[in-house]
Parts: sequence; C-alpha cells; structure tokens
Amino acid sequence: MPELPEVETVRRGLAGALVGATIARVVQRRADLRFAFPQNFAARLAGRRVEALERRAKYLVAVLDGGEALIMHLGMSGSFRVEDQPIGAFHHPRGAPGPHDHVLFLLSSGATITYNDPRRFGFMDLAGRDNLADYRFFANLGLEPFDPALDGPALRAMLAGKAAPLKAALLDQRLVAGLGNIYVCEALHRARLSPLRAAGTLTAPEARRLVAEIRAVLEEAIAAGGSSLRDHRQTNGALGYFQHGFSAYDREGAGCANKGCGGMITRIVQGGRSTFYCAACQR
DNA sequence: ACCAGCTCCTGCTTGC
DNA sequence: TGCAAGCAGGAGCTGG
Repeated sequence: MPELPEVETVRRGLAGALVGATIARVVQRRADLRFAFPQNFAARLAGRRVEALERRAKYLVAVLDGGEALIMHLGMSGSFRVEDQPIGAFHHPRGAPGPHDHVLFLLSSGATITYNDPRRFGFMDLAGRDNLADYRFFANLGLEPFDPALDGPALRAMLAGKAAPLKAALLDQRLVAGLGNIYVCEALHRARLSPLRAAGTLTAPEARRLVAEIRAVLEEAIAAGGSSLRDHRQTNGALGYFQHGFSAYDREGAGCANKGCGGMITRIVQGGRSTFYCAACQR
C-alpha cells in the first residue's frame, strides 16, 4: 500500500477539491472495510465543512467543523479519485460506482470523491478533532520522518538496546511513523546499512546518515507522485513514477547502483516480508 | 515488555 | 492455455 509518499501524494491531490468544501452527502456502500464504520458514519459527515486535510504517518485526517475529524487509512490497496461530475445512475461518466467503490463523498461543489479499495484493508473512522493525539491509532505513533526532532542522536536513542534487525525497527510505526517495506529498503540501501544489523548497534555517524537518506528518499518519492506498483494512483488517476527510481526494492539480480560497489541486489525474507539489499556494500 | 506469526481480502504473477 | 499456488505497499491482535 501506500506508504508515506503515496499518502502525501493523495493528500495533495484531494486537498484542492476537499478543503473548504462542504460534504453534501456520503454514500457508504458496505457496513465495513477493515473495521466496521463508526455509528451513523454518513449522517455525521453530512453538512460538515472540511477545514483542513492533514496527514499523520500513513493516515489522512480531514478536520471538520462541528468538532470531529475524519480519519482515513488506505490499507494496502485503497485509492481516491476526484471527479467533477456528481455520481448518479445516469450522470456519472462511468454510469455508476464500480467494483470496490466503497465510499462516495458528494460535495456541494458538485465534485465527487470516491474511495476504492479492493482488499479492504483500509478503514475510515471519526474522532474528536481537538484531541487527535489521543486517538487510539495515533497515541502510539512515533516521530514523523520530517519532524525536526528526528535527527541522528534521536534515532540512535530510540534504537538503543534493540536486538531486532534494523529493517524491523524501521518498520515499527511506534519509532518512526510512515515508513513501509519499500522505503525502508531504499533508505537502508542508500545509507549502505544492512537490514540485518541489530538496530542497537548503529553508530552516531550511521544514524545521522540513515536519517538523511530516509528524508531524501521520501522527498524524491513525493516529488515523483509516489510509487505505483499495482494499486497506487494519484487522485486524478495518474500513476506515480518513483518506482523507476528504486535502487534496491524489487530489483533482485540487478547490479548495485551505489558508487564504487560492484555488488548485486539480493532478496531475502525478514519477518515474512521481502527485503532487497546489497550484501556487498550494506554493512 | 517484547516478538513472531496470524489475520483480514482481492487480484496479479509465476510456475508447472 | 489453464490452473493453483504464491505473493503484494499495512498493522492490529494473539499467544508464547
């Protein structure tokens, strides 16, 4: 699914249509996604004005007037599309909602925002807007990668004493929030750090390097509109293209692109998930 | 407190 | 060509 860059791309794509708009009606086409929708979900959104659209880790947060915020997570396969025409049986360009179109937001502007999610690992929820830090899925999240508080010493401190592999530690949303399998692989490759390293063994220079490469790869990916492997689309339907910028992820057998390294990218499995790295230069 | 493994679900890719 | 197995960007939860 969308990791931080994909969610940020979606946020930027939705913001133009959503921020300042009023939700005229919500069509909720099934009772649950990953979780059941909150009670009276559609009714609680009707008539609300969207004051801001924010991102926390891989979550989207639409701040509404009236005291609530709409929390949205795209899971593995969620996407939004924005269309200028209201969806109706005879008015929508495609005639009607398609397969896996689970939620439709009909805005008073006439635009329609549709949430599509084949695997249904995503979810939507409502929470009090004034105490979002206490929201159950936010309370344990770690630092945002772009939070100035995340620097080499801070990262090293949070990894101190951890025997878990570096790869697993970076996927742990309680430490740094927003990274997923792709960008962890990419950041470790760029920083020339082995995904197998015990997290607690990072030196100060290594931690500093890793923070810098995490930020660099996320920035580049956001600029490219995210990575489209299978499901990710920007809200206008366009593909992201950062997958062409991968140096390790999904490149098993390819030559290592790191300067001066003649190694090859290999695939291993950690915690049941693929890790791509160069054993020659990632130490 | 920590960690590995399981689980939710669909659909694309791979290999026989 | 057909079919089944394997695998996928997440992450909460369970049991050890």
